[in-house]
Amino acid sequence: MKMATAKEALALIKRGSEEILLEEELLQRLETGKPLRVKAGFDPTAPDLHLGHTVLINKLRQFQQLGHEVIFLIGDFTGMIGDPSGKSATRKPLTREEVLENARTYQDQIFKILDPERTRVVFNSEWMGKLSAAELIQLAGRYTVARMLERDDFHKRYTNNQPIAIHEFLYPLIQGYDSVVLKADVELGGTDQKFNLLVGRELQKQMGKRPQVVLTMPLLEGTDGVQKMSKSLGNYIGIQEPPNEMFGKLMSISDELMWRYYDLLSFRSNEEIERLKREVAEGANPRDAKLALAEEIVSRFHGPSAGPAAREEFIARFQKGALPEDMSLVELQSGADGLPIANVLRDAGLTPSTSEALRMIRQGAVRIDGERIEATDLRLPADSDHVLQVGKRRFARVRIRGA
RNA sequence: GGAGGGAUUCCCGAGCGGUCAAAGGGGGCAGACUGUAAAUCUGCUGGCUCAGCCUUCGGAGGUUCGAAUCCUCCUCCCUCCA
Repeated sequence: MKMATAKEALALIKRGSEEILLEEELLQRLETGKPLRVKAGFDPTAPDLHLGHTVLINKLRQFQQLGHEVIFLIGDFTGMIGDPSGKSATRKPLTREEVLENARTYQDQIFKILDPERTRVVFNSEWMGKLSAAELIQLAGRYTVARMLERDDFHKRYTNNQPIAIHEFLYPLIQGYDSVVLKADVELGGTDQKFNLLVGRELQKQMGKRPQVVLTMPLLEGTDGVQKMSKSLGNYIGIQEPPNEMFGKLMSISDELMWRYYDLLSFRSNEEIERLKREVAEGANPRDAKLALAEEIVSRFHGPSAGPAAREEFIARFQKGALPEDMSLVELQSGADGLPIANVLRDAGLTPSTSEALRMIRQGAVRIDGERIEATDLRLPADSDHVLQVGKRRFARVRIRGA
């Protein structure tokens, strides 16, 4: 990539970001022309990255393209202590092997976006594991309870009389200490990380280091368009999901959300996105813009030909009503009198239970070989093949074998 | 250390001896409408060999013909006092 001037670089970095503290400092450092150390921390437990995580990773990629060094920090030490958000119960500690395994999975996933040559993967157990109790106490002495309670979620919990465990206060401190050890120039995080990132800046100052610049990125809303994307809310699009599924989920987001996704996920230039917005405002079908977005994202994670293929499949299936090509085939064993339909639906994985299967039938959601069925007591005869469908998206090919 | 309050189906939250598989809301799923949109409307939302049966209301016992509801012990959480 061509050398950008510091101003150009700053403009690029600013795009899509929520806040930069302090922007002037970042500009100054960019002007030195030296590669910056850009740090971002990740939890060691959830190697299932979704598009929400990639907002941040995309930004890291941009830094790399500008010639800077990315430090991908896996918080294995912090992860062993427990969860900082407090809601969930203390998680069981991960073993060394699990951490390494997760780290490998991370790398498989992030290197679809990041350049491995310019990425340093580190674990904070590396230095935290060596820290003595005395040193930890000293670290804890650098912050006051009042300062800690400035953090929004701590503050809320405190005023609502909800418990806050002591070790939760250590979490921001350790994260900040990581920045000290790594001599980070910039740390990236979601807007919910702002407090923690600023603790890092503060600690660096206190310890006589140059304080890091803090860059926050907005949190991406999930497919529901309201809450932030997360696995536990079930509103996520995982980057390892099969192409067709990923494509389908992207197509089902609202038009409004689509633009949000364009802003935060697309690699298209601002001009191009503006042009699309203008065209839709002038009457173009937003669906076509959504198709283009879905194609771009699918190609990013599944290879250049995967996007167009998923698009074709999508159009064939939903606009022309064709059956999907990659239906799973399930073979079931039956007696001479065949199998009840509800059991077949369950065993083919189309419904979680026979009760649910019966409900689906009553609601008119079940088709056999394209024909909607109503009878809940239907049996599929032995030695027959069928295409079963539940709702619009669940399909399976089933073969009933006689005894 | 003392005194109270609480734990209900995926989540929140009613129920306070039978009519409770358990109100209401959220979420989810399905149908209609569409651009597989979104919004809206309607229905469903423990399991099974499904017009019947079985298992659920923090855990273990007990009272009763019958318990989510009453009693005992235990676990966890919250509030107030010290």
